[in-house]
Amino acid sequence: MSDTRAYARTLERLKKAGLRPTRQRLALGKLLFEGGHRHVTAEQLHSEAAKNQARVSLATVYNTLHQFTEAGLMREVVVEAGRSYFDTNIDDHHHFFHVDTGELQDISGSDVMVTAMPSMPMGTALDRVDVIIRVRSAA
Amino acid sequence: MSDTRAYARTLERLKKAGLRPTRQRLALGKLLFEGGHRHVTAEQLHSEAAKNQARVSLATVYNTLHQFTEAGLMREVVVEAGRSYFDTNIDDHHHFFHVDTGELQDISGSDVMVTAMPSMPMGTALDRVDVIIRVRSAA
DNA sequence: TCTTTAATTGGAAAAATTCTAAAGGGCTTG
DNA sequence: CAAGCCCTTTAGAATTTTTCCAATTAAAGA
Repeated sequence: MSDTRAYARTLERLKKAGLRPTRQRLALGKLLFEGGHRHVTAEQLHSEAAKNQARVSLATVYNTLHQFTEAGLMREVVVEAGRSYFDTNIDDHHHFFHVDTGELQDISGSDVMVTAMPSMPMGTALDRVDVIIRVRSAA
Repeated sequence: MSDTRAYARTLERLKKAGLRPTRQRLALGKLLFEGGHRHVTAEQLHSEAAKNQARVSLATVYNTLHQFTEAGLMREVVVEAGRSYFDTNIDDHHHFFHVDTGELQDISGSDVMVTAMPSMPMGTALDRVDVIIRVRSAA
């Protein structure tokens, strides 16, 4: 896919989400939404941007990831103390988390079924159910 | 319950776990395991210890929480970017997480059922399944 | 195009956690 | 019960992760 077309797609995406198509967002969006789904940390995305000649500060990477998340373009997945992953897959799904390697792996929503949901606490409404299956390297 | 008995219980717990019963561990253990189950952050426990005339450095609180967790006396629960909770309830159970308040609330293991488990990725073994039900304040 | 207005950016600061090297304290052995 | 081994604690600094806010930049209207 040509660079121009990649940017055009990202541009479209940003417009739909009501986000200004700035240079930084276009660059990060291109990295995130090109090719298949991804699990990235802010730090990873930041250094990846640097490698691609895109000068973007780490703070902007955080801002952008949060804005994309708020706009429903991504999901935030928290599995480890002091580290957030951002997932470009926004379909209903869950995760394997490799305790030893820190890797995340998607589990299609249909492969996990949560039954017997308890009732919500008073005055609250359901936001989302996260299932994280922690695995470690077999002995 | 008398202080003496409280310490005796914690002492027993530490011995079983193979942890030296130091002054600091006894003080923190007493705070953690007295009364009902608790969800605490390192910072919370640290200031609580200070209020109870127990001089314990923040680094030691972190060390102790991790040691207790490794010894199976507690569980670490990660729900928010940049913050870890430690849970004194080690029974099979899951959590409600209040997105707005940051509060955690236990769900008994029998109230949530995860079925249709996918097979583990190659070369991995199951460690644990975490279910976090995110709720927000009702409109 | 120019101006106004509001969103965006990134350096700096804050918050959370870990590291380090020196001092302290349990526990075993003699 | 003293000596010594070695695990623990500690304070401070370093590191890592995340957020704040003043300067900048983009969008909209004239």
